[in-house]
Amino acid sequence: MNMETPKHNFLDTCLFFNTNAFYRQLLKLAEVEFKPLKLSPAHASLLLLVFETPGIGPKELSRLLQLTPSTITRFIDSLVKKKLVRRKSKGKTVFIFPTQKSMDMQTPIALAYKKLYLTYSQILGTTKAMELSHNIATANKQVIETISTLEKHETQF
Amino acid sequence: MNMETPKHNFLDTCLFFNTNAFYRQLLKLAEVEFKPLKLSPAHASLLLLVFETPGIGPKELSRLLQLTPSTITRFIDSLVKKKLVRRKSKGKTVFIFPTQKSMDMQTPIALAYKKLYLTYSQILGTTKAMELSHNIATANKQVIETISTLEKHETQF
DNA sequence: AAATAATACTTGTACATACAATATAAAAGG
DNA sequence: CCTTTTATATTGTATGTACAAGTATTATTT
Repeated sequence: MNMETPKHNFLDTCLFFNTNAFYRQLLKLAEVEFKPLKLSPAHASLLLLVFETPGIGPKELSRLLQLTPSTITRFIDSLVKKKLVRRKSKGKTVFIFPTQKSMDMQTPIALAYKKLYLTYSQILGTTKAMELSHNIATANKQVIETISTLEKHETQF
Repeated sequence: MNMETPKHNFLDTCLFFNTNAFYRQLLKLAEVEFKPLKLSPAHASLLLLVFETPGIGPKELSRLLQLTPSTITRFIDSLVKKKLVRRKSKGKTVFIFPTQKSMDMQTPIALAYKKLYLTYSQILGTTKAMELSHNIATANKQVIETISTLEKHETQF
């Protein structure tokens, strides 16, 4: 008999903690799909954006992926090393292009994303999964809005 | 006039992506509160568990924080170095105790957590924040359940 | 046109986190 | 009691991500 009391700690109700924990679980699911491609999910999503808009720049990637420019640089470095993208600079701006090698992977990558979607849709139910995703995205926008407002005011001194 | 079309990409609807992005925003909010204490939010939550149960072991911390044992070891290493916890081993098991230094920080840490809670409650609305946290926690449990089932079956060969 | 500011990207560094491998101790089976 | 298995914790190593500082280029002001 399992007498474990549902030891309720402050973490259970903490949005920050729950989000972090949930993210790491989803990461596991994602890694299952992307491992055969030898890509991390994050790198894969950058690649998809590059396929969508060849010549896209780091700044735009940063905006779309909601990652800092330095992180984008690191991702691109890594993808360049694997010969999956090419950098082309013109003055201070940089353009990122897919290579033949990565274009050959375009379909498998899209498929892995779709499989990930199907996986968590099956676990959570399609509707619930969509709702949750939407609610999280909305909350995210609210937080971003707040933070950027704070930053603006801070800068005034 | 801002003519930017709401360039809708596949990321907007991806639960994994949204969760990751949201987590990183919440992390920023959390860091604001914990920075004055020179603690990361993750280390702080480990400390709170140690206050709650002095002598708690890494395995239990791993379970409660949903982090791998190796990560727990690393956290403890770091807290030991800062003289915020003490390790006491008995055979193969390890017990973690707070130090005077960390006990002096107990109230400030709890307060930082509460302030974080208030911050995001204010941004999202108390009810919405609670609901979201709950929905994420529930989804998380479902994913964990699925993954652990998969692992069990895998191991049978 | 020279000086200054703003922009775009990169680099150095640091932290959270995980996996695989290892060490050690405890438990179970013969 | 010895051997094998299992459980616990740590270490080596790698990745994702960020911040602060640096570099180089373009824009603005004087």
